[in-house]
Amino acid sequence: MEAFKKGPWSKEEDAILLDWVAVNGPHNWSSIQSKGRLMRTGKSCRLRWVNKLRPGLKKGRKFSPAEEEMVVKLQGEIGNMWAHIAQFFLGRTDNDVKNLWSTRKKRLARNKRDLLSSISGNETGMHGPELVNLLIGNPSVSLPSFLSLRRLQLQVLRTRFIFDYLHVR
DNA sequence: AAGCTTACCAACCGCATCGAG
DNA sequence: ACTCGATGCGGTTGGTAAGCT
Repeated sequence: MEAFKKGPWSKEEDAILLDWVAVNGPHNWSSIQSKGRLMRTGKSCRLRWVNKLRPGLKKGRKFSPAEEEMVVKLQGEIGNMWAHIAQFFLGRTDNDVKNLWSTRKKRLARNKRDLLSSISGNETGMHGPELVNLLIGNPSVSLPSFLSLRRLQLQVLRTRFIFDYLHVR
């Protein structure tokens, strides 16, 4: 039983794969290995072709803000069906869309965390769950003074606006 | 300049589905 | 009807480039 190669693809391997597809078309991936052309699994060959070697792929990688907005919209409508979402973007793969989404998710989680920690030291002395209750509209708390209340209200409004803007739920 | 953090990307894994035999 | 290999997809991980302190 021979071991399959894993990890990054070399230029030579790419050339072999391109050559194979030029002759045989983009299918029968497993026979590339079985005929001794590449020591890669069929899955690995297919993935390499779909994500990197396929003609028409966008080389200038990054998604534009408009594209990102579109991904968010589509994800909201059809869920994590990345392959379907990718069909709306010429030259993008499901992997591209998936990567965009997970990066965005991490970014939003971080923003949310930063925001909560930045408001935890406010002048009312409230923090943690108490303050979160207030932010989500459950002020079962006694406020120190009118002035603090006004300032806090403004802070809450600002925070809610930022949360909405960032689509933080 | 060095070390650390974050964002981005490539590629693997596991699982589901499909079709041929 | 069942098995098994091929294929496709979503989730995840690891490497690295870029930015920041």
